[in-house]
Amino acid sequence: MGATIRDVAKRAGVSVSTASAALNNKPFVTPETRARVLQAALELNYHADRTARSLAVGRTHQIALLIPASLEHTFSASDFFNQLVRGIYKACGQEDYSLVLYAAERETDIVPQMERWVRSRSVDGFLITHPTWGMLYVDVLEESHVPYVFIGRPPETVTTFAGYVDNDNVQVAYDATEHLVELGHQHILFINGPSRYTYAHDRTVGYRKALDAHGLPFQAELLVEAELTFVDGYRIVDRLCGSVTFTAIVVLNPMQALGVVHALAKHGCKVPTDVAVVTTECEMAAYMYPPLTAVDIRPYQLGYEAARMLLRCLAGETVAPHIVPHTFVVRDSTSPVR
Amino acid sequence: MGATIRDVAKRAGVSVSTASAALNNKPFVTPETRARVLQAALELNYHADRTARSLAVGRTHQIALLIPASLEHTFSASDFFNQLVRGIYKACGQEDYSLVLYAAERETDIVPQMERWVRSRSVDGFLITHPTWGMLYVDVLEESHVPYVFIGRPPETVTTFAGYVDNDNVQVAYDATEHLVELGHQHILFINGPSRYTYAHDRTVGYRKALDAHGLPFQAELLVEAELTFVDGYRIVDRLCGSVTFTAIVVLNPMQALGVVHALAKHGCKVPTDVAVVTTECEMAAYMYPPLTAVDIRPYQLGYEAARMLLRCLAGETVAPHIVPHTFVVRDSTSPVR
DNA sequence: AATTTTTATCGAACCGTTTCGATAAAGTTG
DNA sequence: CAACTTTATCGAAACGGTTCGATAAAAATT
Repeated sequence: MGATIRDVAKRAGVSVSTASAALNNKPFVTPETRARVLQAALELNYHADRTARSLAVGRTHQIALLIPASLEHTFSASDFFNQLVRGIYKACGQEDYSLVLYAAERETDIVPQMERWVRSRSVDGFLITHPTWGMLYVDVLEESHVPYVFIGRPPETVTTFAGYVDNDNVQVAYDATEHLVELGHQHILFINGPSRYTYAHDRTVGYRKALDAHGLPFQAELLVEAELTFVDGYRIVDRLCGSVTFTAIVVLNPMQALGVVHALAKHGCKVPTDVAVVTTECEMAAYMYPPLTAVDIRPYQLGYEAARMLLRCLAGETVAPHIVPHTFVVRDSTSPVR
Repeated sequence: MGATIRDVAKRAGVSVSTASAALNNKPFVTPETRARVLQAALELNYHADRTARSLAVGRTHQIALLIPASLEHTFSASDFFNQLVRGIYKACGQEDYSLVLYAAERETDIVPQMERWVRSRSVDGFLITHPTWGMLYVDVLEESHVPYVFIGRPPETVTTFAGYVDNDNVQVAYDATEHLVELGHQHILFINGPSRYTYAHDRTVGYRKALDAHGLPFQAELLVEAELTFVDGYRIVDRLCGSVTFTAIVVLNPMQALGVVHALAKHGCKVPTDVAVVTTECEMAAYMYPPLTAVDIRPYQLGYEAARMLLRCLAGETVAPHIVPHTFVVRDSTSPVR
């Protein structure tokens, strides 16, 4: 069925090793020979068997995208993940790498699975999304010298990674909060992501820093933690409406934001006249009613940079953490406090 | 670094072939020998090199998930894709297959890419989401005898596939429409997906069939086509409000539905009192305000069944198209016409 | 007891590449 | 022109598994 390099060599009238050299643009091949080999390859519709090449060179040219938490929530987290994967895919395509999806339903399953993946040498490196505080599997990676790059700052307990890509999440939360403070809001509800993610920690810092900077008191009941789902955003607001007072909400996840907006509607709160809302950028933010003020954390860029970083590692370069700058888009969901 | 099967064989005091037989649960290996080999493998932390095994057996144990259209929209299409991938991933995991992501930004890029993927034998089979009407790459697949399964009914021009998985989309649209008709609605706006997808065709059929069955006239201006985005759902309703009359909307995509709901809010139309809405099921449908009546097309199941079908193909079994049944969830967004 | 069958193990070949040392031809130098 | 260097090509040995035919030991049959 498929032609092998032997067939190509025979047809071109050269040895297998010369054919290989010609096909891989190695030096010391005469232009005529190279042309003959390429011609033969074309005629036979030859494509090198990826598996055989991998075995020979010891590289699979595949990287894994690891989603430690169950696929469910991470994927659901609005189009963040979608954009992220697009960026990763783009970078991989540029260097002819392919992307394999690795996930584990439960956190405890990861270590043995990781062991298998790594020892069986099925991928050259790992891209790890949303590192959480209890990552036991990094030991496995470290021990086997497989490069890995985090998407999201890893916790301080992990120091052995090749690099990571993230936003400056302190600043992200700071900017969002400050924007509202400057509009005169004094009671700002901050709906954070789950504390198992490092960015939730950083954003808390940013939120408090912004309040401090403007001499506003921190109210513990205005800082809540929620899963990155429509449901959780909805429930928080549904529960808090009436019981605590706030005139603005920072909710840095589109799905949560959607839930928030719907819960506000249910309670008859108008955005932005009753409550101002700022969220993270996504396709629909501009088209919601009202259009939402958002901070764009550039997920495509995050993915792209992370993949490029990993590929640079694989090429033997050393890398340093990379911070993707965020931008702020003011729309109609934030207005001065009444 | 990594232990090879030779190391295991040596430590267990057997030949390489015996070690292989023992590790792969082949017959004619004494329990003691097997135990010794397994013990040695454990001690050396041996895991078979995936590449080497692939080369030897001629199978990569990887399947590709192909997203022919640009990643952008398909991924964005609400959590359908998320659920789909979870189902696929589950089925793959059960048989130790891994999943590699294949996409092409532009449709025209696919054929040459497909040629490379297929001839280089990097995956054992393909899962193809959302087949559209102009799929040139199936010829490549067919020619090389690589099995492929569609998610979504392929167009009639394609007859050579191993199998496909889909809903009964005629019935999906029929049920949604009939539900509204039975509530007394006579002017039902049907927001369809892009006509390049076969399901859009099927749903049109179902919509018209339901109208016919209840003696209602078909109004061309009430059947519109839109991309599967928040924006498109929003724009359609924003444009049509006022110019044409309708008291109900069937919009079988959550993102579009979200846009629809927001456009209705903008125009001061209350759901369901002014306009009834039915959509496809997703996490947030139940929590929207009001909670949306939805048809559950079971994306997880679609993915799971599709992957299982492909794996059965790879095992040499013959397969037949599989229809995943949908269910109907009545909530608050549909009420009798005023 | 001699013959056949079954069972367990082994060595060698193979999968399709790349890589490396050897070699011959061509080019350069003294 | 002899001696060395460079250039182009080749054959064989990896890479790390699986598979298959051969073989010896054990069990069953005559």
